[in-house]
Amino acid sequence: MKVLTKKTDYAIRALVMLGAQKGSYVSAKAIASEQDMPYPFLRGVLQEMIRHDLIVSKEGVQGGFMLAKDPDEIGVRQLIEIFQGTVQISECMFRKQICANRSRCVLRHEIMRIEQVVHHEFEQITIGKLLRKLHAGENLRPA
Amino acid sequence: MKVLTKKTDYAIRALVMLGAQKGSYVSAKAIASEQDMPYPFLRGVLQEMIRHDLIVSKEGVQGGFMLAKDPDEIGVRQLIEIFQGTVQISECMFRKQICANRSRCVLRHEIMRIEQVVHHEFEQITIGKLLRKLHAGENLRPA
DNA sequence: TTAATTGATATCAATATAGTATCAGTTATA
DNA sequence: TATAACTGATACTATATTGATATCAATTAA
Repeated sequence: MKVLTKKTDYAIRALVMLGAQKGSYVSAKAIASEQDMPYPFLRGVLQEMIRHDLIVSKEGVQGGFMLAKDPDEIGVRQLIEIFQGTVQISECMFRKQICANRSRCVLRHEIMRIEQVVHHEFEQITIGKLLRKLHAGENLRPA
Repeated sequence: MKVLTKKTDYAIRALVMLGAQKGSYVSAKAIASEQDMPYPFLRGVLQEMIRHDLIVSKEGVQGGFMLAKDPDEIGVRQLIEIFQGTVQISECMFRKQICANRSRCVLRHEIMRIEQVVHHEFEQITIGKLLRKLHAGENLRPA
């Protein structure tokens, strides 16, 4: 069971790269080669992020992409929702006898509680947080 | 993004049913009709659970399935691992420049921490817990 | 003018998930 | 002891999702 698909994975890494080069446009080609992603696939991911106002683009020579908002305001949860749809445990577990009436289904509460926990955890990880951790990591040298 | 697939969903519901009828064999046919699951599909799910010693079976007339262990010892996490494979966030996020060396990758820690949280949450939900919640729920009547 | 770029969109391939079909073997019971 | 109700094993098909490619028009710095 893989929680993050390639699209979400590539999106996160692309955003981290854009965050690291704040203020200048970075081309899809540069991201793809540096991060070892299939170029046309990444293109699609980037366009999707434009549609969701996470990044902006500039066409033509010297063009590329740039973050559209503060890295701390881009959470992994949002990226998952964009590329993988809303996180849901299952459609409606426990039907029929066990759960004849949705509103009375006590088991549903348990499931929803976990959804909240998962949402919360993913929401906490932002591009900004990853950038800071990355930076701290770069300072760590093997002894 | 659906966290539980049909197989895991059906497995949980079948186990809850077996737990509710402790001590007697329940046939796949009975489970399928009561829980509205495709019969041959459920058969496969049940056989997989036999292989993992979660349930035992009895062939022939009056045969069926029965829990092989205490309901409190069967957790949803284990079921997810059986039917959906080990929960992992992504293969190895952040490769190349951003994560040239796996052991030094600080971002990886963040991801692994969430994996732990998710594992822990799913581990907490056992068939026994669901049975108790179900029972409490049945006592709740609309006013 | 041209090469480097993105915008838009159609299509394909690979994999995972969901579901079906078949037949042999076992067993309670009439 | 025949038979119907069962599971065991396994091969197969269908559908959905994920991953990836291809193409061409529009834009822009140099």
